[in-house]
Amino acid sequence: MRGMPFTVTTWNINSVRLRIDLVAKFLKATRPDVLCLQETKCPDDAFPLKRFKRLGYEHVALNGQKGYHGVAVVSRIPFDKINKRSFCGKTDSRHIAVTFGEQAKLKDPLTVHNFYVPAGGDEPDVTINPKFEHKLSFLDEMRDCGDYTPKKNERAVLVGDLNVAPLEHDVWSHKALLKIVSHTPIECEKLTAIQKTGKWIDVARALIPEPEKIYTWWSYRAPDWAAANKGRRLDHIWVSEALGGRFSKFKITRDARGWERPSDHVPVTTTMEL
DNA sequence: ATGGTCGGCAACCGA
Repeated sequence: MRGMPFTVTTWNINSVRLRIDLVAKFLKATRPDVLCLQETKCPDDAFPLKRFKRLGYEHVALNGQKGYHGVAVVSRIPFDKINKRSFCGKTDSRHIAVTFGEQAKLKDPLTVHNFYVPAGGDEPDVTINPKFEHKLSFLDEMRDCGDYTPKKNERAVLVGDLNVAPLEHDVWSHKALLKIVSHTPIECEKLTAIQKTGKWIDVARALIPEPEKIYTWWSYRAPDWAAANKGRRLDHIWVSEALGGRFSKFKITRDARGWERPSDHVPVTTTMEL
């Protein structure tokens, strides 16, 4: 049972306008069908649409805002529907989804959800840090709202900067990071709960099981990120049960962290057969 | 144990 190959990339770009040349470099080399961006930091009317069109990505779905956050889906394949959701009663631009169906000549539709989960500040204590409280509430809402619990036989992909490195070998030192936001037990549990509720398959760990270390982010603050290699796996690609066994390749473009004026996150890509 | 660097946008906030 083999259909068309479908490649999707997630990348926290940390300003799409500043790094549009890096995006172009990546797209020319990798040619994913769909690129999901986070932290575009770009109002929709300032998004570099023409550049993406010239690169062959003519179909774009935007949920941007001025200065902060912002997500986008750019695609070579036309989609039928766009959906955006707000969380925790805030206007933050942290989610957008597109559904591929008739226009993509897909008999069975496929929805791609693109998320930018709040980072959560520095202090992992909800009583003194409202940003951490926001992050935990956001994760609870993802679990409970039902929109990210695929139905039986529903084909869905959930990607993004989820800002949580849930497993022991998703960080350079489990012990050193237990009290560091992104790897505290409560966050890891909440992320795992979303995964479990939706029966999502974590593509990275399905193909590269622990104890192999996997990182997608390296801090700007390290003097030599590559030598220190104190990374974390914050960027994820999940697929619904209906797509289980249909994905094959998984790649982290680690080189991108060493490009000129890089994002602190690198592209994460998977290919599946639809 | 601490401070370290980015980007947006024009003083700090968010990461």
